[in-house]
Amino acid sequence: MATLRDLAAAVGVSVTTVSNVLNGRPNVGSDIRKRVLRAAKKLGYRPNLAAQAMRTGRTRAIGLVLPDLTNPFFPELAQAVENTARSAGLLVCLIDSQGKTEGEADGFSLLMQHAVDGVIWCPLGPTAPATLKNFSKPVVLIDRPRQGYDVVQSDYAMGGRLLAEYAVRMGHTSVGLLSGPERIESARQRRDGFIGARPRELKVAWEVGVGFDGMLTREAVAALTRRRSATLIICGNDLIAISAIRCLSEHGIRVPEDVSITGFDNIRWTELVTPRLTTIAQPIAAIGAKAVELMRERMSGEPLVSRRTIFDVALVERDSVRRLPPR
Amino acid sequence: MATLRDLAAAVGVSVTTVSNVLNGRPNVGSDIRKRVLRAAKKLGYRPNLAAQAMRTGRTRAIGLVLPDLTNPFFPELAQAVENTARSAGLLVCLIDSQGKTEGEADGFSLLMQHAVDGVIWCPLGPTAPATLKNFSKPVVLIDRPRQGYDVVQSDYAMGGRLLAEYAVRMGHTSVGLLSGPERIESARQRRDGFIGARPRELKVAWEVGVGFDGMLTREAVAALTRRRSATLIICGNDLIAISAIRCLSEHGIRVPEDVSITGFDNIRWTELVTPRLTTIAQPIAAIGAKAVELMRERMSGEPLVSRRTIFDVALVERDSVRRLPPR
DNA sequence: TCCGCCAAGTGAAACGTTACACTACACAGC
DNA sequence: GCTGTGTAGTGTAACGTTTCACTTGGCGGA
Repeated sequence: MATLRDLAAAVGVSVTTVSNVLNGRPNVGSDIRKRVLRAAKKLGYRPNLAAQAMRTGRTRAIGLVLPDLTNPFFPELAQAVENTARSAGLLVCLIDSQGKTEGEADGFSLLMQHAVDGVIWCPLGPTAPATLKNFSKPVVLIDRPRQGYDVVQSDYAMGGRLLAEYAVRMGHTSVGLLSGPERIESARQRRDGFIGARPRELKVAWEVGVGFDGMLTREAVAALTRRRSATLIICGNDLIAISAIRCLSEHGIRVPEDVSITGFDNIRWTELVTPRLTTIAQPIAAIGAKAVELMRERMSGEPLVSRRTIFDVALVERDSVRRLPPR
Repeated sequence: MATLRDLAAAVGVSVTTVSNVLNGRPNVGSDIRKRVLRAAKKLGYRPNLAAQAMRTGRTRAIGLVLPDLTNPFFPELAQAVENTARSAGLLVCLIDSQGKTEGEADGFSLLMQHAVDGVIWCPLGPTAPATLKNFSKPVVLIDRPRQGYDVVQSDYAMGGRLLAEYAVRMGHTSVGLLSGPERIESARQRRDGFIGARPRELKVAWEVGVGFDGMLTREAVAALTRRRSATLIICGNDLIAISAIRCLSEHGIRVPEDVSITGFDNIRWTELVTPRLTTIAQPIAAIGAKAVELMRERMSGEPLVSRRTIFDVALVERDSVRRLPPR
């Protein structure tokens, strides 16, 4: 691989001058500038990132720390993050903690050792790994806000409102809640958004919390199959909703004929399952792209106040909710 | 961050000695060794990877180049790769080409610039990016073999055999094929495995090729809905199968009552859709782990012949295939 | 006693960049 | 003719590691 020194020798100038040209610094005559650029192209010069990193402390790589690629929300996100990062010349280093806090901690320490320039992070729970304390690079949060950090997420209160309105519009008066985990901020926001926006006449017959991974607890199965008064089940995300449909169908309960269901996220699978899932769409790709954008601003030393970017969500009506006849 | 020099000063030995201790080299007395280790722990020393990379040319990072995270096969794979890599102290740098060859090329050049120690790659098509020519680090292929490279994949011939046997066992005599893309080696292997293993009395009524992403072409939809003689549809992967089920159900054709369907891969969704999908299971996580293992062997300069690791597959019988009454 | 050998440890030069302090020269202003 | 200023370009010291060649002292063998 050609080095700065090679270029310098080829053109007949000093290494410093070559470096100055390549970094667009002033005080280089235009002919020399041209000759250096030509030589660089001809010799196929690519800066040695390791050397650069060592000198400057910047690596042009960012970390992406996710809880679980098995939940289809995250691959979609990762894809968006990787693609927009790459078009900005940034490499994305992936950590999948598989839902384990120590995985998250390991991941962060690996990323720190590699001196990534920043981390885009969807936190597992409320407690941050200890190693994060002495991580001086920018961190942008996805989906789950936390004091003192930039975050980009969707307007979950709006999602809750949309769901509540829709429920009454479709004639439902009693719902069951299959919420996401209590300890996850965004799960609470979804739940509270709905609870708060719901008019008095819309009752919550029961509520049980499950993981975002869609694994149904015994309690959840019981709630689903006991056939209490709820005619509509509001799920914390699409994965939960789809698992619930599956569970119901195994117990001979039909959706939406016997009970209606909604999801949240609008992952691709909502269109592929039967019945197609009515859900709240969040702009996953836009969220990923925005996170990279915020990251880049931070990396170039932008504003020091923490910012939150909130995207609108929308109701996507499909086949999993039945309109109830007026009584 | 503490450096070797700091440690040397703290212990009162030379930098070289500290380096020797940390790299487990001989010719260091056991007391000095202990004192260095103690100091390293106390000062929280972590080697500066950039400096190390610059000296040695190794980065302790590997690339993972995938076609499309949106296909659930790949997140599962990525998760396995990342986790086993991390437990070997390797960082995984992700590239998602989104099915575009130029994305693949960009990705490789980014990885090369970052001097990753190797790449685990699931190639998009038969042609490799030009930049790959002068990539001197090890490459191990996943799922799609190619002359001169290590590869790890499943035994697709076996899968085809299993499918063929199963089809006749269930009384089917005429099948339709919704194969994966012709240009992808592993798609051909699946198809050819089935075609080759099938007994004479099992007819192929029709065949159409579609993308592994499950997007059904007009031609595919026509084949599915025209209700020709086929009683069983063999799909190139689960995503295609699930899309097909969806498409059929939109046209009022029931699975498995009217027509049966099989998938391939055994992604998690096969259990969540209705009907649950009968499919061929491949050990996705094991494939990912094995790829990392091969990579590590190559990185430490192991055998120079290219090796292929083939995993057995298994039939997973669920609800999407109907047993036909004997005529 | 001397030689040679081995283990334990050291010094310094690289790796490819960047950044600082410097020189050389031209030209304007007085 | 001198000083001051600005432009174009150079030399060199870092950054933190690894590695090669080297020194030192102790000890066994003849």
